[in-house]
Amino acid sequence: MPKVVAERADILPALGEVFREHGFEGASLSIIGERTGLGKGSLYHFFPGGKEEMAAAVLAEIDAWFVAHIFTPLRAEKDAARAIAQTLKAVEDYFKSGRRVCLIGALALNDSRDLFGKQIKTYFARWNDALADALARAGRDRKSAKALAEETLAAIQGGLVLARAMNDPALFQRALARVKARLLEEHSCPKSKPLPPWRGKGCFLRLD
Amino acid sequence: MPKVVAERADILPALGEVFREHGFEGASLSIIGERTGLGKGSLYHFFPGGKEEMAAAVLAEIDAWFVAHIFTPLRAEKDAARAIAQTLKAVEDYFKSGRRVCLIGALALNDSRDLFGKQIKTYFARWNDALADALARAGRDRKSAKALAEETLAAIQGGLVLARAMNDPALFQRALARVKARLLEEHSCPKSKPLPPWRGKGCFLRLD
DNA sequence: TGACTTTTGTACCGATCGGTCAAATCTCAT
DNA sequence: ATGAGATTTGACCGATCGGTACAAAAGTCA
Repeated sequence: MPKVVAERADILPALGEVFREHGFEGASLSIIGERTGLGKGSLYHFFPGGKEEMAAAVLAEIDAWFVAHIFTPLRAEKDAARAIAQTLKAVEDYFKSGRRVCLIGALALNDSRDLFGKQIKTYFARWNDALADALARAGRDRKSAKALAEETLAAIQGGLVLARAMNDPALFQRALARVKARLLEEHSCPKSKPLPPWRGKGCFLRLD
Repeated sequence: MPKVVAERADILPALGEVFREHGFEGASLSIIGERTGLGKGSLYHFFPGGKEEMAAAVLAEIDAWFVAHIFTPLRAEKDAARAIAQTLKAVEDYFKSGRRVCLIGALALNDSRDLFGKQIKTYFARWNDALADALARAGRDRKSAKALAEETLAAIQGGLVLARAMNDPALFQRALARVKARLLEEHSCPKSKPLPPWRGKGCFLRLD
């Protein structure tokens, strides 16, 4: 099979950036063509389903990345606290320290959510579950683990929105730092006291 | 002056909903016309600047609403804790308990931010400042008040994103409840101990 | 070299885009 | 009632939209 220019997968990153910058509706084929360096012919050769298939492929790639670098480590790594810290770092890198936006979150906000509702939902659901699982392994009871995971995801998404709104990536980094502190609170706790409903007595942390 | 159908201000709410649902690019004049009940002629009579002026007017209206119902009360109300609790309730109502999205946050995410950057930025900046001010009046030191305000805004924006992504308004309400608990922590403190860097000792809350 | 497949460029499609405009309709002071 | 001005209508504009068609180009391999 002749590979003249590229695998389909090679253009997914560029495709992702276009959707991030312009949204689904705003990403016109002409912009896509110019950013990927491919003409309509090639684009429709790779993605017979058009824009929708392109976006779906991008979402699938993002999902795969998060499975490999976030969800799986969160569940597999024995030391839950270490896993949490590592994946937070991975998240910071992924979002370019606040200079890059979450495509899935952005799609969720307007009516293009209806096209990708399933993928959007499972993306966040799996993230939430994996993080809650790690928190539970770190000693938290299931209920507060769930709540803290949810709070974490919201803080990340909100941090991205605000960082972009204020044009201040540092804002996202501060949000991540706060989240990290809260997630790892237990680490300044004596191993003996097994652990708190998150608002329980004691158990404080040093920030960073 | 003939008021056949409406004041310009009368159609702003409908206009806002269209932009919320479809984003700036996705909100076509035909959709706008059909949702406002106005033809292109009327629309361009009210908004000679076209879509951009429509969106700017909507943003201005939103901003005015927040000034009147959130920012000003946060600063004016003597009892800061009461002000915080009241404005949080107002926020919950405004976002229809998570069923409505934040237009300003949504615009911030893609390239339509460039058109409204100033308004987007000052909206969040003023909210953040007003909340931090109230927190300071409630006894927090300036630094932690700033941080807690920022965390609150991020939690709200993130809660809206997630609630919409998961199609679960309750998620936003939970986020608001957590935020409220954290903002009002001091209230279970003895008035004597004036108050904590947010991660300091003691000072806990009931999450009702 | 030549049959064959995959990839690419581009002309073209109907629909819709944001926006313009002249004419029709309406309101109100006179 | 009438005239001036405010408001509305809807046809129309060129540009661009997402998508299709298809032939030329580029690659593979017998």
